[in-house]
Parts: sequence; C-alpha cells; structure tokens
Amino acid sequence: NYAPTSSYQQHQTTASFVSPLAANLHPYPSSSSSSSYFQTDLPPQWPPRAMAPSPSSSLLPRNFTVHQTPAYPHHHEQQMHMQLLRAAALGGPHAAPAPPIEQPAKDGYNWRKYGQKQLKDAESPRSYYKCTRDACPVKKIVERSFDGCIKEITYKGRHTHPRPPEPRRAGAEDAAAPSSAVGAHQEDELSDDEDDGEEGHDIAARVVRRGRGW
DNA sequence: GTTCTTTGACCGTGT
DNA sequence: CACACGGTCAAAGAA
Ligand SMILES: [Zn+2]
Repeated sequence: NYAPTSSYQQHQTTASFVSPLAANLHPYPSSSSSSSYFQTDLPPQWPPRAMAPSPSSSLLPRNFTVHQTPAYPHHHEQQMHMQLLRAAALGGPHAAPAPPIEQPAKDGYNWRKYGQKQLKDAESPRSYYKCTRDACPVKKIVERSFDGCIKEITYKGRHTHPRPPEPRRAGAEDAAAPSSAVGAHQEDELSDDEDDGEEGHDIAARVVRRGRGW
C-alpha cells in the first residue's frame, strides 16, 4: 500500500513552481484521457481552494500527488490520499530562513487537532484533525517530515456541508486570480486503498466507545 | 466564557 | 495469551 513515495520521487523533480494549490487539483480533467479517478462521488469541490495561507509561508511543497480512494461502495466513508511532495532540491543553502514550523495545509475547512502520533518507522509524526463542523465526520491526517514539510495528507469522509466562507481580509486583494500563471503540471494520482469495505466496524465501535475514562 | 493545541493514556486490531 | 502499532480520547494548557 504505502510504497508509492519512491515512485513519485522520480516525477517530482520536474515540478515547476506551482502555487501550493492550483486548479490542477481539480477532479475535472475535462478532457483528460484518464479520468478514471474522481468518477466516483467526490464532493463537488474537493480540491483545496486557497492553500497559500499567508504571504509568510510560501515554501510549501512544490509537487504533490493525489491519492484518492473512491467512495466506499458499501460504506459511507471515503478516503482520499493527497500527498504533497516537495522538490528534492529544497535543501538549498541559503534558501530561506525557513520558518520553524509551517502552517498546516489549509484547504478551506476548519479542523481541530485531536491527536498526534509518532510512527514507528517513519520519523514523521502524524497529526490527526477533525472537521470542526458539527456532525461532520471528516477527518484528516497530516504527516510531515522532520523538517516540517508535509509529506502526506489523508482525508477521510465527506463533508456534510459546503466549504465555509473564507475570512475576508480588510482591504485585501480580492480572491479572484491570485496565482498568476500557475499552470504548471503535476501528477495527480489516486490509489485504491482497501475497497473491500473494511473499517465498517469503525463506525459502530466509535459510538459504543463513548463512556470510557469518565 | 469559548475554541483549539498539546500530550500521555487508552483502546482496537493485528501479529 | 502478550505485545507492538496506529488511531483516538480527554485533561490540561494556551490563545
Ligand atoms: Zn466538514
């Protein structure tokens, strides 16, 4: 399942600067030969809208790969993998002061972190987020590298609500076409994860699990 | 008061 | 059975 990184690395080199999030992520490759993915029932708008959080941190990963699992046929849960890979040549000497920590990739939704785990092998800790909207089951797992770069983002579930409105900046530029010619190309890939309908127990177990400690 | 992050403990699953 | 691993809870703190 998780051996993809290597394969991506070869491609990532070609990545030209790409605005963190561009329309490239769009599931609608209009006339793309392989639109096999997304054909499932993706939310009307799954691609993160404005990822450029602020003027400060623009050293986000250049290249990214999208792994999205088609909605679970017999399950209400959907999982998509989105891998953000940064250019290999990032270890640049001068590069930039490199902010100690980067903001979590913003995708337009609001998340609350409910856990973090240091994985066994990988030295990249995973952060677990849940959509703050009430009754919205969507979860998000962010795995970063030691240097803070996002290695992989995993979305689970579908939002039961539209994307919350973006906070307006007083006297700021309009959010029409911020990124100029961002038309670089990147590879969007999706990988099927478990399609056999595992995790079914997940929901049930969760409910029962209510009364622990307290 | 609120919401969100941090953090170790806890729990389910797999070996 | 125990143990390791990954995901989640929830108390305490921070904003
Ligand atoms: Zn949501």
